[in-house]
Amino acid sequence: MRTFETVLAQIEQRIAADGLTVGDRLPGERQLAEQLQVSRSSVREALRVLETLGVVSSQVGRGPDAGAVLTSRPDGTLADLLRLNLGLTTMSAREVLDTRLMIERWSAARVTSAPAEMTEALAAMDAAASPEEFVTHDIAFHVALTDAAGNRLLSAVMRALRDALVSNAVEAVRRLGHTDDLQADHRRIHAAIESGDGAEAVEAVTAHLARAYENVFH
Amino acid sequence: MRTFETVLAQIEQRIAADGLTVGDRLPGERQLAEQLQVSRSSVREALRVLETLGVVSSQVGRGPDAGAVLTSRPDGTLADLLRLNLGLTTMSAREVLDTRLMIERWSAARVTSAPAEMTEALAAMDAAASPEEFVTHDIAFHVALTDAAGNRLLSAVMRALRDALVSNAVEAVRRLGHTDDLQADHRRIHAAIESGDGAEAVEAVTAHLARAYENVFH
DNA sequence: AGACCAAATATGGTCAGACCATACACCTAC
DNA sequence: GTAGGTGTATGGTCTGACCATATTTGGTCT
Repeated sequence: MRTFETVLAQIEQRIAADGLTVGDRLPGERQLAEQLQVSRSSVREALRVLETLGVVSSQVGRGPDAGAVLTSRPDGTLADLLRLNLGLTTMSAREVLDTRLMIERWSAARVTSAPAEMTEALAAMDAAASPEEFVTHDIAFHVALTDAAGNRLLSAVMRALRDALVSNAVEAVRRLGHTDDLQADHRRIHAAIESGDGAEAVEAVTAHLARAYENVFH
Repeated sequence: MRTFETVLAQIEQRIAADGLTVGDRLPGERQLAEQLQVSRSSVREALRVLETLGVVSSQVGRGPDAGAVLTSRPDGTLADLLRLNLGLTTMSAREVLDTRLMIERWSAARVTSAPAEMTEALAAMDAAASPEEFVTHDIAFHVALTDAAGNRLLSAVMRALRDALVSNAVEAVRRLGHTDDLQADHRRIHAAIESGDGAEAVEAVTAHLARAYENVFH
């Protein structure tokens, strides 16, 4: 096993053992190297891997207290990874939409009260001045719905899709020219969830995404 | 921008420009460093990132022709990433099963003929001598079903879950003591797909996984 | 006493050069 | 022609150095 891999394992183990959470800092590179009895190069390669994985993030300067800070970022990295592994090209719009429909139907059936993020996103969409702004809050609305369902795995996938969803949706909204129908859908979804009517919520989500399919594929 | 990040970009660009594909090799670390006018350390950090992303893989020795070889490996890396980002602990069995049920129902509804991998896995399960062996082919059966549905994103997620699924299932099979019921389920799923009966296939998958829920949560 | 600015310091980022174990290529001996 | 030894380039690791940056410190002026 290569040295930096053992360093990786020891850092992971240390994070778990010390109960470090987001915002906490690891020792500096030099200090880590001395503690683990390896060279700084090996520590750096391990940190680079952790950074790629979205676990830590390094900043220069940063006074004499510490180094890499624990981050939580299941978004960008996952998206990068999916993009790279799925043939280096963009995922097809149909793959993204199918996956999204599946996750959102599942979520809608399980969420029994709308989280604050959903309500806020709804208001933000009303106030939006541009398609970009509208769509940003649109997707936030749907991500919030998924988060509320409490499956972290599905939340991670949904967040990974965010960028792809936004670019698809912006184009569709531009073509559509207005957002009235979409907002009506959103209010219907929101109301169904608030009233705890799972079946109606699933139906509302399905209808909403059926509209999305139409807009994207026509 | 840090040096290794520009190296990263240049390597990616080079891969695209030269049309390199799986199996092709990059220049050696020293040669790359000289070509890009950076130190070998920076090249190594970039390669480490690419390795983490599952794009390349390095081997020592390997004669005087070249270094990192282009790989395609959507599995392990994604699983690592999900594990690390989902709180550094193992995902809950319920999250895994829920996700799996969702993906497999979706797939069963769309696949209209069983791929060779499914048929082979079925035979391999009959011949299996241990729970581990049985479960390995069991999961292969389900992964093959998902692959056949043609959504690369869902395939990637399913593969990422493979390890977790295997360990869950091995335990369950041990407790059960036999695999007759499971194989009957598999044959029902296989037959439904071969006959192109989507609704029956979904039903068969649902029944099969309901059994899995029982075994895991009781 | 308080506000402000400059030097000291520690950090991550990068570099250069060295050594090791390994795996392939080549060449020799049979 | 084959078997075995040797050479060589590779990735992996280490050491030690320098740089730019950001925080800390300590002094200076008000």
